Amino acid sequence: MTTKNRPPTIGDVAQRAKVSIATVSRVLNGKVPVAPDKADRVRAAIEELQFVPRTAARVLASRKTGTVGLVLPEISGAFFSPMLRGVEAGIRQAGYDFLIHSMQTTHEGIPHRQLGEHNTDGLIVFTGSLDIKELTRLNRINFPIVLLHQTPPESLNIPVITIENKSGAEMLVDHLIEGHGRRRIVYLQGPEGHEDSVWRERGYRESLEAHGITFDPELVATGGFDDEEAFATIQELILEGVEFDAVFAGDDDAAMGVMRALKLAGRLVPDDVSVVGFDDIPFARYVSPPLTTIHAPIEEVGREAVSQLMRLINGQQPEALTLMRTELVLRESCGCESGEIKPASPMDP
Amino acid sequence: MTTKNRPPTIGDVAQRAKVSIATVSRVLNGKVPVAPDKADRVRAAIEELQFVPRTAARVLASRKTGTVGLVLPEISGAFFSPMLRGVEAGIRQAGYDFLIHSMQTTHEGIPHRQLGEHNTDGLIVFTGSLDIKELTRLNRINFPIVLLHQTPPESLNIPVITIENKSGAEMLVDHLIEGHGRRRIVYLQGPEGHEDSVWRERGYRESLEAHGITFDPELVATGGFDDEEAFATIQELILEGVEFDAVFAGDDDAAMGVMRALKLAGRLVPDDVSVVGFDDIPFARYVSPPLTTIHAPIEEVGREAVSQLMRLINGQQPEALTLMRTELVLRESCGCESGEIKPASPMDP
DNA sequence: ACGCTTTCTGAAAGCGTTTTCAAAAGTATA
DNA sequence: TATACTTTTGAAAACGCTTTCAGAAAGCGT
Repeated sequence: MTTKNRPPTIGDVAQRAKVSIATVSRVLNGKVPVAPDKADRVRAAIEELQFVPRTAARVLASRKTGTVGLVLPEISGAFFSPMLRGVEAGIRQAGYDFLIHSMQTTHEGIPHRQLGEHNTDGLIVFTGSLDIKELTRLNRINFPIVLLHQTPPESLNIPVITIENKSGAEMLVDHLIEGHGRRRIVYLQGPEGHEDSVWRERGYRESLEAHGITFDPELVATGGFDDEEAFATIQELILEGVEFDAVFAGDDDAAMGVMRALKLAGRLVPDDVSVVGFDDIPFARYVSPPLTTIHAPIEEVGREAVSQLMRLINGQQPEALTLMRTELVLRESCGCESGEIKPASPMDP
Repeated sequence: MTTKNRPPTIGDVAQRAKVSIATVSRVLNGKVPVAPDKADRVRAAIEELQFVPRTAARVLASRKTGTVGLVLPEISGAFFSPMLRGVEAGIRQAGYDFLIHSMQTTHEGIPHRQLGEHNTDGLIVFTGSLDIKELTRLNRINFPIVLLHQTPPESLNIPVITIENKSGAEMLVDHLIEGHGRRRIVYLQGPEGHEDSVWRERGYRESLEAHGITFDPELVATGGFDDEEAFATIQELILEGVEFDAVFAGDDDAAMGVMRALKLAGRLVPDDVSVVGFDDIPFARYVSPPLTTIHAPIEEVGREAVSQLMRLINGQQPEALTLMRTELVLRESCGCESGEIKPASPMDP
């Protein structure tokens, strides 16, 4: 008996169980029946040897990676935690591994390995993280992909999971107008390439129009989905003397920056200016005043993305478009009153 | 010419460039010099064929996965976003892939593939996510691991990255006592097995002692690192008639729950009760009143963890213990005054 | 032009599984 | 008991790269 000190392989197990490696492989994968006595011997040998199959060898031989990739533009904000949570849970449940790439640091020089056909079985792609060219290439070779919060080019047939941005925005603006008589409502756009933002703006415009308010381009500015950027933008707006009585921030993070800028300028929220956000991140109800916003089922979007991706991977027909329901959450930053802080808004409707 | 329609392999490239596959491999990896003309031919062939090497094959042949794993107990709270961000950035910069596993869903039945020697080159393990047995096993085979916020058993020689929990807690409690004359300070423990919590409690006790205040077990309760749990605990404390004039919540998330419970009970913060947190998550300054807390360099902890792991992977001597500096951030929830909301507390000192 | 290094190169041997194929062993039917 | 299937099984061929080894080519001093 050679006392090689390297980790056991399937061959060692086979030898010990007195079967062929093919048989070991079969009990490992459980797809093909194996005689109970042999199967037991194999299992015992695996246990004794503490054998763990090498992933790489399996992947190479089976041409399946057992891995799902998530591609993000960046990891930041309160938004990503629930989303990751949803995706991770879904992937785990499906028995896959979870590889994550963020594009945030396009380090000079290091072009960094692409996630794609050769290292994953499918990709979940968040808006703004993969260019059309790569998307097209992957689609052409029929590689499973789902898009998050991004409509694909018409020519590509890629399932999309997103939320009701437009109607959410409409609810918000409707409420500002109808509930609080606001007329000059600033809209803060999200970051470039972030599709949520364009839908929200569309909802904003339609609501305006429905109430006979003419759209004023002066009232649309860029806020990013980021409190600092929103802060700066609102300061600038005030400096320029633009008049407004409400702000629809691109998302909740931006709304924070808006409120800070307003407070600094001595404008009272919601007395002088109503502020509303989007997403209903956990902290929205803790800020002062508590933020009126749209509840987005972020974690479920992640789960649903995995679910559709799995259909694709398993050759089933996926839903072309999954639109997750959003919901108006009235708190105080719009001008509504609320006796006390209510329990958390529903995460699992 | 056979028109096989499968993705090109290194052999196809070699054939096209009229060199051996060994040479292609060499230009791919760049470790061994190759004649410039051949190298150019190879690069051209790769480009034309759109060749991408199969990760699995490389891993199998080289016995290196090029992947780092992160093991977490769960993905939640405002804490994880910056941490993930730091880890991801570090791993990317080091040219590795990033596999993430969370233990949150120990789905019945699905024991789920372990992250370990066979699918990663090293592991970053967050407190509470791997049991001693597995840790010991991995350590015995000399597998690169760093621990986050958790001291390893003495027998194991595993590098640790953590933050100055104890001195941070001391600063906080010192301030509560010296700055605001508080004497009956509640301490809310974090979740079971979370080491940060025990250090914070130690700091709490030492500060008490240093000020001649006797420790009262009645004032220590469990709050989780979670606003709902903290909320419930504070409600209970009030119901039981426990008297206190300050609360040191386990972390900022818990502090939110504390403030909500207090508000609901009609206790004013900070007039009746001072509240302080720990971590300085981005929202800490936006809540009402703005939260006094300890700033923890979470993202840097993530980066540093990768950095130490890389030393281990590359056979260099790592730092046995990396203690990241924390800093007191005075806002209003303790009773301090602040004229206006200040810009973000420093994330990159 | 001749040895002696040094630098490049290709053939071939792995790396550790899965999977195909055909043979062996069982089972049910006649 | 023989025949025709149906299960189980093992041998061996992939899977697509890296790496070792030895030989070829090139550089260099004389």
